[in-house]
Amino acid sequence: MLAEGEGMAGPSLCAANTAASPDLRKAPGFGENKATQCSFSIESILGLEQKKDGIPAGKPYRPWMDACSSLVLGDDSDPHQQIPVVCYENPLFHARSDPVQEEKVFKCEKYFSVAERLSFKRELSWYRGRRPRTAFTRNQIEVLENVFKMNSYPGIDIREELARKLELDEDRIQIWFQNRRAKLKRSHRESQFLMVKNTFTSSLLE
Amino acid sequence: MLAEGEGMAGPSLCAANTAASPDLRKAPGFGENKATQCSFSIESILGLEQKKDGIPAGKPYRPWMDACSSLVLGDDSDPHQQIPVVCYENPLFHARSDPVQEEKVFKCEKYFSVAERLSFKRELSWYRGRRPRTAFTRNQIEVLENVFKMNSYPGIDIREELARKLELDEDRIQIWFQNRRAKLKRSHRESQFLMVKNTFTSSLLE
DNA sequence: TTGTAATATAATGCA
DNA sequence: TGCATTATATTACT
Repeated sequence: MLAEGEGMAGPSLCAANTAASPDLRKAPGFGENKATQCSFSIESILGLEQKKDGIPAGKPYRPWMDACSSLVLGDDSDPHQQIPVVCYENPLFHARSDPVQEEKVFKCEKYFSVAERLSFKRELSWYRGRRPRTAFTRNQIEVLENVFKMNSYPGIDIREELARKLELDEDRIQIWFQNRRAKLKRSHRESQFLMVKNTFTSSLLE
Repeated sequence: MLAEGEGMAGPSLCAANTAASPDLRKAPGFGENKATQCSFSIESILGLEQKKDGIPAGKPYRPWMDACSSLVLGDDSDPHQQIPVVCYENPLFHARSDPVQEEKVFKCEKYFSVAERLSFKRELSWYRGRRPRTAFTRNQIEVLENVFKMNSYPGIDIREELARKLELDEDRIQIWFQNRRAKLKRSHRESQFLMVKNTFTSSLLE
């Protein structure tokens, strides 16, 4: 039933990047003394001017949701339904501009059990439309690893070929290689760190 | 990410593979060593070529490396020295710190495919040092987004002002707007694609 | 809990 | 500048 998409990879929208910034509110008064030379002032922008209706800017392409999305979204009369809706817009700035929503979400948090929250979270991610995690077979992994050993940057041609042979989307393969490279890098960083540390400590022992 | 777009065939990828230019840099003033070589040498790919008149063969400007470069990279004028040091993340360079291995690499030169050479190139810029990813604060993003809504092509003056107010490099801001425009475009493309597709499928159901 | 697929986006290089 | 591609940081699922 779930029509698997053809060529496109549809990420984008809806950033979850917020956790990256440790210090919010760091920048102090932005709205002080500003002689602006432009047609608009940064203060006015910062002064929380009205939302410009916020074009949703387009939903991400989620072919794997095609069959169910409208069904699921309309189906649920649960009051929390609105949560995911909010999340279709960029939390980084739409969420803030609606204190009421924010408040509501916050209140919800303390009245629900961990399990319930977890379930919400899951639903949320469904609404948001994360691609179901692909489970590679052992064989697929093996082939990919072998190719990776020889070439960690396979071009589109190789990826297509792999896709055909392994019966996977080319997209999955691309992502796999991306993650694989990241993993390699991570492990090298770690061993390097260990080496340096060992050198350091042993030099201390002399 | 991938986002191959609706093109699907991704011809540009292939193009990129074949269009690999021997010259990695275009830093102003470094164009003189056009060695008129028909193809790239591994040396040039690896950045090992001799420099003329003491000018670095065209190093990208990497101010963020200043603090550590001498420590981590060693003297830039000895390319053989800088390589192993940065191998903390690069598998290829472990091998290359060994002269014997290196020799082998040179011998293999003619056997490298374009794709492989490209990959070297990538590794090169990698060990040369990529700017650490900037993590914008929530506030910074908010401001940037607001400005973007009004003007997605801010001129240098606005960018400078933003830079001052947000305590960011003007460069970062420039890049941010570039990426933001790309994101907008992408989302437009995607929603358009979705629309077309939906129209198509619903017309099938009649 | 860990490993990793998926996502979002900052940075890079070329045309 | 756009564009394609990459690295990187993070999220979330099994």
